[in-house]
Amino acid sequence: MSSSDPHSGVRGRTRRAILSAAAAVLARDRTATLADIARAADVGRSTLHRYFADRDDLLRAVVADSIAAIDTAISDAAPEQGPPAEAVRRLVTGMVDVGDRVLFLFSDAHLVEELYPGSIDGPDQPVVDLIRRGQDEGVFLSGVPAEWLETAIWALVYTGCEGADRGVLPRHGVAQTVVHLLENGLHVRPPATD
Amino acid sequence: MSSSDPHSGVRGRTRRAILSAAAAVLARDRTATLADIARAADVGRSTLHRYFADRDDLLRAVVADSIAAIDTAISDAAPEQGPPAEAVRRLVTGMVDVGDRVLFLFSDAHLVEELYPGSIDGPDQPVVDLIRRGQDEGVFLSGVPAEWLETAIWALVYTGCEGADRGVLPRHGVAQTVVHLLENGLHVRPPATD
DNA sequence: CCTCTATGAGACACCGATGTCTCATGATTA
DNA sequence: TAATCATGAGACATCGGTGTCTCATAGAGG
Repeated sequence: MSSSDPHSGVRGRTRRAILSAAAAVLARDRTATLADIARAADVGRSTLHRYFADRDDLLRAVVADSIAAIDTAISDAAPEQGPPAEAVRRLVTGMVDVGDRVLFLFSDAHLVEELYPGSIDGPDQPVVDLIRRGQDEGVFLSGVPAEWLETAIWALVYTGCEGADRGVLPRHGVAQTVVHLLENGLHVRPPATD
Repeated sequence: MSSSDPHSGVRGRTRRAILSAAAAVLARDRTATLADIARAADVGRSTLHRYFADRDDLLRAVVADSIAAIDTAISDAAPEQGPPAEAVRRLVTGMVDVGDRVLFLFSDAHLVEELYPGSIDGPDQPVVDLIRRGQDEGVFLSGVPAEWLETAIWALVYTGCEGADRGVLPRHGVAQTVVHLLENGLHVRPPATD
């Protein structure tokens, strides 16, 4: 059983532990040693090498794992349904929930592109579509590339997660704060209509 | 003359070339080799070692240099003068002008803290004060820590610079785009009063 | 009891980055 | 011209991370 499926049973658990520890450690220090990661995952360095041939292999796996998690969060937010403003709220909330992965993926801007060239316009296409839809409906800022607006949204999500990580922001209010700043901007004003 | 002042003449120029190249290269790859940096600065690796004893020394110098550049940009923006909204505009514009330094310093969130512990609440205190002033005057979003709002502003500036770097945003309109998104948010609405 | 599996500890060689060194070459200055 | 300075090229040893290996152990399942 467990010998046929590498993602279930003991091996699956060890594998996930390594991936999780690697994401956490690498998000905070991209030059971390494989020994560091193994220690954080509470496994021997030998074991780490049994699961991932070399450093590149591990990196690739962690990136893929994080992309998958974020992809799921995007899908769950159903960005193509309902008013764009509400969809963005669902989206941001979902992204904050997988904040660890966001922190990791965005800790190195070129990491994804190097290991997964072309995946930039892949899983996050629904987000771009959502922004475009909002722009077409006249409720979102137009005259600015949707691709960049997406980047800006993610930057705010990242900043929110990092703020919670540093204790500057209360963890439970991160999504709300980010959404508020994103929707209304820095200025005090009556809220926009949905 | 030039032998007494290490920051003027030939030595000063070489030193600045190395610092500038190091910022540019390291912003895009923090694991870059000293040989990479020397090549980008168009100097020999020996020369680099003559100016900076070891890698840590160079890192420290680049961070200090970048902090100084940003500090100057902040001072030039005179954040304590005039209406907060206009001060923020000047500030963002000034930050975009030193975008290379911003890209470098923010490429590694923990770089500054490791090399210059405690400098986080140093040169950028005027920015926090500006935000607080805006909050006190009731024109800026309150109920959110000013420290985090500052981080969010810098994240948007960073994203704008990066967008220009990738060709997603036209380089000449970066500051304006960032200011607009920052002030008005994602939603289309009548502009707020200053 | 025996076997298979997963693991940790450690030894080992390899390689690339690093830091130090010397030497030769132009450029600048006295 | 002579002396000094800044530099590049390259040799060199060192160090640490990496990848591969073996061996001993513990647990699960037959």
